[in-house]
Amino acid sequence: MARITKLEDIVSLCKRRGFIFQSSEIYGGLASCYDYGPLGVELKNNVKKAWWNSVVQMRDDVVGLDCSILMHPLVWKASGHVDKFADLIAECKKCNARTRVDHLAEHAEEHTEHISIDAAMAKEHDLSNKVCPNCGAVGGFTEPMPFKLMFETQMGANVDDSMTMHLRPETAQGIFANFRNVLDTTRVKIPFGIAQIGKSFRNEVTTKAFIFRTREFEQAELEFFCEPGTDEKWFEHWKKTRFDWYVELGIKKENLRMRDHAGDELAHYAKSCVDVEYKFPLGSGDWQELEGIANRTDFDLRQHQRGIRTLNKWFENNRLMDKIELAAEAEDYESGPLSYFDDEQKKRYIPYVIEPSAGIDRSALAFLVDAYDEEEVRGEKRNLLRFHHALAPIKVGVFPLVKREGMPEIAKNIYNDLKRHFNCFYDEKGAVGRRYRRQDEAGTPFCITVDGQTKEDNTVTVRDRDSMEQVRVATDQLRSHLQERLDM
RNA sequence: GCGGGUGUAGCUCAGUGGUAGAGCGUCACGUUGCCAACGUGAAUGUCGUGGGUUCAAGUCCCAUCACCCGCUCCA
Repeated sequence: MARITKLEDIVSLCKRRGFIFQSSEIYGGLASCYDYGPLGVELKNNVKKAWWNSVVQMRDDVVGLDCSILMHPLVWKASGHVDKFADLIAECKKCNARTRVDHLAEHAEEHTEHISIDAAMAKEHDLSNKVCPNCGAVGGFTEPMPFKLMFETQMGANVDDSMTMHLRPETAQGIFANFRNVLDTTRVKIPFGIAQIGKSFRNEVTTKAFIFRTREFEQAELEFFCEPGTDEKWFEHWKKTRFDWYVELGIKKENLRMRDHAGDELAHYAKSCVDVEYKFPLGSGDWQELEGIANRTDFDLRQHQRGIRTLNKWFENNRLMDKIELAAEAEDYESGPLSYFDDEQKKRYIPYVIEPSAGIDRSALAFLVDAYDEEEVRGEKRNLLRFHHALAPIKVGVFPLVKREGMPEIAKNIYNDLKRHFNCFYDEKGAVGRRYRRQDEAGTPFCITVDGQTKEDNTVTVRDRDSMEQVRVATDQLRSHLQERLDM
């Protein structure tokens, strides 16, 4: 079982086969941005399809949603991102190591709370007695520098009237903001979930490591709403369900693990959190997060109830976000607009939320890396991608054995028929062996070859990618034969 | 951001200050009747980018961009 052992080899494979290119490569590249090539976009779409199929289509308790990337500025005030998605960082002049100012506590182990960046900036920061955790130098820090981790943009063509907006740093808030809409229009009952796939943007302090941490990335998120007290049961349910999803789609179990977050690692909103991690072949051989599953409690819905109570204040302050504080929580918040009324129990409450949040780009890459294999066939090396059938960018290759005697015409007819049902690829160039191997490298599960016998009895060969074995199938049975073997 | 390394054809890489190269891949033609066959031929280069030194720079110097490795960071 061959395995890619270096990130460089992944990058090379992705480029060579047209899976992933660097963005703006002809201009020297743009840091942290990548494009999906012809095979890559099929793979990525298939990953999204598989997720949607598992999380939405096959479940009776989840509905879908697709929100805009730009949202009302108060959304990010309420969610905490405006204040907490910004850090003060100081740099040690001696060793150049950067450390968050709030981590420069007297007691190094202490986990300090985030505070508003404006408040933090206003606060006096006496760093003269602070110790650099990296080199031990005392008081050798630069002035604190603010880091804003959300992308800012302007809405409105008239510069004077335009409003500063943020590109969403997670898709989740769009789901919370539509909680009421979904409740009112779909007859869902708790427990139920709302799922969404889409782009998010974060100005990471450091990117690096190919597409593992990029500033523009795609998330598949589910917010699963449940009654407080049942949240731990649902948390366990989604842990298992999401872990199994990767295994069912072919990730080798030894490369996948579940890691619990330690208490001091938990985000401010989370009661508990686990990561699904994949053993990517990075230099250090480290495990990397594919998906985080968090118990967000009722934090978000409660925050948005405070957010909508802040609207007037925001208008009164000329829509200047840094002039206002989020309104205090109402005393009867549990019966607020984002609460849920349980008709059976005759009870009103703010639901708890279990959030499985998967990185689509990371997952696509994990599926790609995990599928990679090399083997020796008659003294020759064979490279192939053993994709799960559902993920394979191309499902079927269609070839005439040779480019003569009417074989291409028959093969083309088969191709034109099959491509209405599967993603197919037609190839008549060169030796058939080479065409097989090319499809192996793209991860195509089946190749159909029209040969001399086809004209006599209307059968073709169907060749399996993994075993290289062939069976003869009647042309009028091809579609059902493939549908069955592809499980489509 | 720091330290180290890399950047030459689609990929992997060679290239001693003096004509831009190889293997693989791609394409065409011929041959070939089921697993990267063979033959002949062809295309493909801002040598990452911009300056500088020099008669002459892929090669030396400076800056810059991008990627990799190690720190750091990861709300």
